[in-house]
Amino acid sequence: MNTAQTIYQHNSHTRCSLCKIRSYSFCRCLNDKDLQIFHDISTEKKYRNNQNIFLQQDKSSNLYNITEGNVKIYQLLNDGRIQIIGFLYPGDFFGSYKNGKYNYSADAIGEVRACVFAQEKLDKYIEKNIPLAKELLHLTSHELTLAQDRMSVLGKFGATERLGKFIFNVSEQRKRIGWKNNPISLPMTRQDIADYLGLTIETVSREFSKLKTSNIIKILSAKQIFISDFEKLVNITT
Amino acid sequence: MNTAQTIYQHNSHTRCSLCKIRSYSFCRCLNDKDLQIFHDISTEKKYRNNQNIFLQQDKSSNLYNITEGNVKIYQLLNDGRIQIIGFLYPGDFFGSYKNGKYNYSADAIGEVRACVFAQEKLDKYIEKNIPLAKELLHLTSHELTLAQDRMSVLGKFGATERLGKFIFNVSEQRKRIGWKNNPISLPMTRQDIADYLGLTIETVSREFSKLKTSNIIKILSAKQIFISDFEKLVNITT
DNA sequence: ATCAATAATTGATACAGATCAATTTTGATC
DNA sequence: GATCAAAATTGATCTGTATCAATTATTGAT
Repeated sequence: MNTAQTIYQHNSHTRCSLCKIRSYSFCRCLNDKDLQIFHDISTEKKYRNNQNIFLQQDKSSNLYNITEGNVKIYQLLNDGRIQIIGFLYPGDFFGSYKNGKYNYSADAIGEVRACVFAQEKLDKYIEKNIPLAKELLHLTSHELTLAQDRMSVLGKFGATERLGKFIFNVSEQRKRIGWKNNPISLPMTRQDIADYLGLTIETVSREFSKLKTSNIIKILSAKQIFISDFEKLVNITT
Repeated sequence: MNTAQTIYQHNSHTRCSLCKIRSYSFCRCLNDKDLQIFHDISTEKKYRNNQNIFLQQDKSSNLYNITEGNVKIYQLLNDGRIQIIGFLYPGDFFGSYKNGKYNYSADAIGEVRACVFAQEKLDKYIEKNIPLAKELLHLTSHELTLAQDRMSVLGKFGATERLGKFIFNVSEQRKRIGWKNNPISLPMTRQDIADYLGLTIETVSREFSKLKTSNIIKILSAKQIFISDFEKLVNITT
């Protein structure tokens, strides 16, 4: 079922030290010596497009840190409805758990590489490394504020505001990890965007068209969006 | 403006050791000696009904732990719309770990008592107390899973499901802190419930009436709800 | 290059929940 | 207990988004 490929390297010391996204990742708080220990309690795995990384009902045991590609985390409701909790990018951390189970499922979007940690090993290691514990606390706390902001979007925003804010946020995220923030690529499908924003695919499509007609964005291709007018874009997000 | 009353006690050793909700609170991880230190870096404050505890735009500096009463945390959008992020109960922790601004505003619902910590003092103390750091990490992680669950409610649930789940959750929360879970008191107004569930007050009121007519609940008074049929209640929250 | 499958867009209609508008109920104060 | 303001309920209508349906674009396989 899970055919994720573990990546072995001849020199086990190189992976972490050569890692390009370390400065955006929670392991940035580690010094060289700690990084070596850290390296030894993790492995890097590779996932292909649409491959499942774990399911909500799986017994929780691993934590993941994306080094390459994108991941969607989502909850599947009883009747098949999907709520996408988040789209994750290189440097993002996922795998939160509750009562031994994951709180969501995770799928690769495109090709993905991720560092995988056994939960109990990381939890044990935290006891010896206070900066790491604090880093994880601040990171989780930050995730919580993002989740809270999303409540306002899902509870109070209209369709136009939701999509506008989504496009703006993706652009901001690109800036944060040092990529160009315009045009932006949207690796996920329109259906994924709809399931993320609490809308239907038709409404999302119509809102894209409206943004195009109002000259706020140019749709270079379905997955390549050029933002022509940042000011207007911000304005429609109230 | 903020007329919160600091509560002084003759014997400074008694507050924490006599605290009734400690076992539901993050300070449960402290031993007697640590509890004494902990006591010294916090004060207990009292707030009256509807009193503001802090505003989103305030410079963030304090963390709070409710010892008595209820608190609502909410985001106020530019045009006056409100999204209530959560209703908090005795033992719940709120504020922000990040320097700078709070991510939401907080108001007392009814009379409230809370332990107040300066953020930098707590952050410093964490370095000396790994169990506390781990407790806070697990607590924040748990908060995050609750926030993620709420995304599904706000993104995908209908009005009936939202109110049903809300009533059920309140009942569960009561059980968790050892109170009777039926009938339940709803200390917040209908408007608050609406702003929490992403609905209008009229829709919330109609849904209460529908639950009454379907013999799922009895409305003893606007703020006292008796759950007549837990099974049906769970069924409608699919 | 061609075809089939999948993804995205656009149009027509339906409906859940919002909005607007009265009542009715509750609870605090005298 | 009477009075009044605030909160909650109920009714009528409107509207934004979902749903249903068809068409067009895109992608991948041969």
